[in-house]
Amino acid sequence: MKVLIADDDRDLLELIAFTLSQAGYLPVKAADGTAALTLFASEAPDLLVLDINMPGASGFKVCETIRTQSAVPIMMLTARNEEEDLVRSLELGADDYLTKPFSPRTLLARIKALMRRAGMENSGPLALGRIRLNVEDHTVQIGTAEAVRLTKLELRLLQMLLVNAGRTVGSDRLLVHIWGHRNSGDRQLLKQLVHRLRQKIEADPSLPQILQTATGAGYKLMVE
Amino acid sequence: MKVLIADDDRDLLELIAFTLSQAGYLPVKAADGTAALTLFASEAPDLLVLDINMPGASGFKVCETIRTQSAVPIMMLTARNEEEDLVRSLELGADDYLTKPFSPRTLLARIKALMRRAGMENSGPLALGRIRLNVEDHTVQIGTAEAVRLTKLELRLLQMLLVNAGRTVGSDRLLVHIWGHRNSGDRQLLKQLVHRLRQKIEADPSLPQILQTATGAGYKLMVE
DNA sequence: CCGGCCTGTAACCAATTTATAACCGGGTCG
DNA sequence: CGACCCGGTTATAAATTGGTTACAGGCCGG
Repeated sequence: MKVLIADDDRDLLELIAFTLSQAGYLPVKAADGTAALTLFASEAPDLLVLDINMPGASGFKVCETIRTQSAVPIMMLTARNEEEDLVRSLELGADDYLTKPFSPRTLLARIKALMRRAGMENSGPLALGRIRLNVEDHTVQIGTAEAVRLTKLELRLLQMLLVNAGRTVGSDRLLVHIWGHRNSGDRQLLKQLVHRLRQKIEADPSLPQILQTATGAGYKLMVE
Repeated sequence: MKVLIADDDRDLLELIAFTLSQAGYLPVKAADGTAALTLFASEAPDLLVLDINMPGASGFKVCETIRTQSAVPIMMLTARNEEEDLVRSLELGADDYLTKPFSPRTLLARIKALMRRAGMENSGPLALGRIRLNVEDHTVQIGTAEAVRLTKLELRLLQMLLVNAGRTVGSDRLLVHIWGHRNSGDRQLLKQLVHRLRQKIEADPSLPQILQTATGAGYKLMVE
């Protein structure tokens, strides 16, 4: 589940991203409304968290624009506990709202509720093409082959690639998502992880058909 | 028996959940009305305990919504001992109500009464495949073998796995369900409990056929 | 008070997982 | 060409995990 977060308060942005990341979501960060709009187009997130007060385009504006093209669940954040904001948010098509300050716990609960309401229950196997990923018990099944067990890190890698299937995911983003903050020079780890994952999911690991490398950029999962 | 509890008072929520858990029920917790509705859809509980005063959707609202789709027994909780609440609750289709404060004992008695009234007599053992679990007298029977006595903790573990039979239950979830909040480093306890349970229910405890481990993820109960 | 069971704690081992390092080959660029 | 970067591969060390055994304290009934 990919979540786009837009907030100009950098600290809060990082906090929310970290919280969601810990909970197994894939956060995508936007520092202002304009970035949010472009990232929405390029990343196709499953849910949006929008601050109302932002430079560039306000949360209202972003919400309004996106609602013309998508029914994706939107949660608004506001520092002011004003009836006006609430009403306007819901008028513009937001699904829920939260007033600052709020606890990460609360945010998580509300986001989960939104996901469920939108029928995005993710407990079942996450499938795409011939790949069926079962997050619950850490297994993948490729085509009709037998299910393969994945380690925690392999799971995170494949999950990240699966959510961004067909798009190249940068090495830096993978590093951050899988290991959290880390010495960015540590591409060695990623190299190995990719290698090990390929051993498990590729028919011929020396000629990857599924997990392909975008030289100098990152990796991508091929779609059929 | 799965019971959905909705209350925004976190302490009370935990207290009720604990009480029910001790009595052999499986509590599902919701912190507000919205969560209650989504959890009702995803968890399919056998009974609901709803606080009337909640943010999001009130207990009234939740009750009304659920009654349009299900005849599940509903018990309402209210802090105000007002005739108005009582009448309105019953009008909306609630089956019973309780005014705060109440003793856990009372709540339990009323819930049992509700269950009975709804013809959900639970005296029969909870069975799945060759496993027959009798919650009341803490025994399991595997196939035609003799019934084995379980300790309180073993019972909770098996119950949790039984309800989620066939699906992997994460170690964290098990820890929380069995011991309540606990040092997350305490996987040792789970290790032992699993070991002890396996000694009791597996034909060959060194080659588990029933209680299998999903390495790195948790444990699962195999379905035939 | 004693002996049993239940629970928590520790230690050990084997297997798996993750981290670190080195080597190889292709491609690029001065 | 030769230094260099990049990704793939192999090898090995370190850390983690799960299963097992052993044992001590608590609780309870006799």
